[in-house]
Amino acid sequence: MKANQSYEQVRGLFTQYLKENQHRKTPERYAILEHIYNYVGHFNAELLYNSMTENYRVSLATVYNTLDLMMAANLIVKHQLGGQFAQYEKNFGSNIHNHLICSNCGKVKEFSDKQIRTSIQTKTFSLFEVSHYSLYLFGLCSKCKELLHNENAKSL
Amino acid sequence: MKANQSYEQVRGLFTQYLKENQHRKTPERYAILEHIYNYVGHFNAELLYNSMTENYRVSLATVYNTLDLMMAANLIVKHQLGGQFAQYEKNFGSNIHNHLICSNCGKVKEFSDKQIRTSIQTKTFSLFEVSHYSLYLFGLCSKCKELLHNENAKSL
DNA sequence: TTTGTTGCAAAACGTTTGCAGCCTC
DNA sequence: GAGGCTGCAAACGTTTTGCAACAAA
Repeated sequence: MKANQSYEQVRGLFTQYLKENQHRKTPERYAILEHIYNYVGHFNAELLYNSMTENYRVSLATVYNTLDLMMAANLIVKHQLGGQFAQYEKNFGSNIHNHLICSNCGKVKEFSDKQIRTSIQTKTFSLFEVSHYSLYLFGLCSKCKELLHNENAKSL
Repeated sequence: MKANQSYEQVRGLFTQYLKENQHRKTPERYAILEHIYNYVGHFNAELLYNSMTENYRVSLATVYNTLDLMMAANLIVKHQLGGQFAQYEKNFGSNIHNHLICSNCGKVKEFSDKQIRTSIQTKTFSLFEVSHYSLYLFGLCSKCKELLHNENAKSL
C-alpha cells in the first residue's frame, strides 16, 4: 500500500484520468475533489452536496456525475451498506477497506489485519484482474450484544 | 462449513427461528422459503416475486418482509452490489461468500480460497462478535479487459 | 464552433409504510 | 378473541434523466 498522498498528487491523478478519457476539466469537478480530500471518513452524496453548497454552487446531479468519474479513476470506493444510500470512501494512498458492520445498529468500524490483507492480495486469477477489494464482517457490536442479551433474559 | 442441507432441515431451522422470536408460521413464509430453496444462484426481491406469482399468490411486501426474517434467521445473505437493487443468496450449508465483480459489465462470479477463508475466520475481536462475512474483489473480467484494450488502441 | 457538462426539475427505481381485513395462535 | 400478518396502493428517499443554457477544448 502507498503512503498518503498530497492533494497535488491526487489532483494530478484525476487530471490524468480526465485527459486520458477525454473528459473536461471543469471547476466543479476539482471543487468536489478538493472537498473530498479534506473530508475525514465515509460520506454519501447528499452529505457531500450539503456541506459543499454552503460556500460553492453545485447541483446534486453534478456531485453524482463526479463521484462516478472518481470511482472510475479509482480515487474513491463505493460501499452499499445500509441499503438506503451508497457510502463513499477516499482511496488516496494507504486506506483500509475492511469493515465491521453491526447487523443490529448498522454501525461501521474499520480494522486492518496484515494476514488477511496478504492472503487476499497474493491471490491471482487467470481470467480476472483485481483492482481493489472490500471485506465486510457482519455481526454484533458489544453494545448490541449486551442489549439483545438483556432483552432475551427479560422475555423468559 | 456444513454440507448442503435438505429442505426439511432448512424448514426446521426457519420454524425454530419463528418460534423462538414469536413470529407466526404463515403459509406465505414457507412458500417463499421453498421457492428460494429450489432456486439456483443469486436472486432479488422482484425476480423472486415474479417467478413465484406464476403459481402462488403473494404480495411484494410479504416477499420483502419474509426476506428480512430469513436474513435474521441467517438462512440467506444480502448483497448490495450494483447500487440499484439488493441481491440475495442462499446460506443453506456449504456456501461461498467470495465474489469477483467486474467493474465494467457488473458480472459476478464466485470463488473459494482456503487461505483467505482461514485468515478471516481465525480473526477475532474483543468488542465484536462476527457471524458471517462477504468479500468482494473488484476489477476487470477477461472479456472487458480485452474490450477496453481494443478501444484504447483504436483511439490512439 | 463544437459538444461535453451543468443546473434544475421531474421521473424513475427499489423498497417501505399505512390500513383494512384475514388468519395464526 | 387478540393482534400479528397479508395484500394493495400510495409514499418514500436516493439516484437518474431530459433539456436548455453554458463553457472547455
